Amino acid sequence: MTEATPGRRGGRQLPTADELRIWRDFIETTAALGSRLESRLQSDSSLSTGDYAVLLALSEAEGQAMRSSELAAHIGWERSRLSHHLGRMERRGLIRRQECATVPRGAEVLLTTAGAEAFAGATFPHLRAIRELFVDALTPEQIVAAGEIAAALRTRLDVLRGQ
Amino acid sequence: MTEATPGRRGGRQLPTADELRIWRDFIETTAALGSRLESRLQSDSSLSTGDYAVLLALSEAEGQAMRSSELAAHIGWERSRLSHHLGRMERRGLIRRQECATVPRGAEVLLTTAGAEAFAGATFPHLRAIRELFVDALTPEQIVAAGEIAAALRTRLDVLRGQ
DNA sequence: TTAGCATCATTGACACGTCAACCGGTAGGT
DNA sequence: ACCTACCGGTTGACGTGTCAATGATGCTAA
Repeated sequence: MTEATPGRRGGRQLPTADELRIWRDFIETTAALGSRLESRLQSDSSLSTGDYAVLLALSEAEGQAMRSSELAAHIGWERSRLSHHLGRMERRGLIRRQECATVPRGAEVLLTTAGAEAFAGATFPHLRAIRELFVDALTPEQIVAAGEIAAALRTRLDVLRGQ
Repeated sequence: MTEATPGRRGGRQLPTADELRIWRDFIETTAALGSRLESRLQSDSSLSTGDYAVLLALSEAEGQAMRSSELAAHIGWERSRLSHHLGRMERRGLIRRQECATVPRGAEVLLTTAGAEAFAGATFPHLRAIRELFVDALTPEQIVAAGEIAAALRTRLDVLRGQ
């Protein structure tokens, strides 16, 4: 197996033209899918996917409240991103923040009634949009394959963490 | 085939728990893949993927120049987004804008020398990152499947255009 | 002729994300 | 006691994206 017969996949530096075309289709289409879901959620409920992730986590939490850094870890956000987002959500009355009784320096994030209502109203249309735009677009085999592809990509991202 | 044996996929309103788990893995992982590529490109070349898309299109254009709305159509952006982005790229000296000689009201976008150099320096590391993070993460069969999944999702997005 | 009307592009307001700096408080080592 | 280092959280600056409104200019029909 030499350079002239590139059967070993590590022997190449760059993607082939076919691989590159698939890469572009894949990354652009998944990005477009994400923004379509975003805009469906927005028009159905005036929430962003970020709002939805926060409200989902708080809804499932005991007491419908979480410490800020727990919440950040739970939804996989940086603390700074969460802090900015909570500021915007607090202005819209979806959540409240108060000092944490148990942990010094801790901030407790509370779901408000308005936030719970907004989340309840958003859930059904959001799940329906996921079905229409993702589940119904693919065969059952493709859905399984999508899961495997996501797992493989995630593994690779973790292996090359920090690069 | 009844509600109790849901073989017809249109008979359901909402995704199953398995479908939902795959959806989340898929959309979050592809988003993370996109941001990793973005940050690799940024540290390798001080360009964003938006910059790269603009510079790629201009590099391949005759005379390394395009009309603004042609460029927007070519890379699939809204004109307003492109206008904002070109403003930032112009401040950094990557492109220039001038009135178009042939089309009234048209703006011609020109690649500058600095822009061409930045693009040339970014290409190799960017393609290498695509290989490392996407091509090398998947088996050849998975790459084909990814292409088919992207095509199916794109078709669905087009069918439901505007929703 | 001129009153609309579409088209090309820009602008402003705002939401969102990252990065780096910062603040206040606790804990450890000397 | 004091210095330092970390930890939880916030803030500011800036790049990026969308939407709606605004010029600026040509086309068309009363």
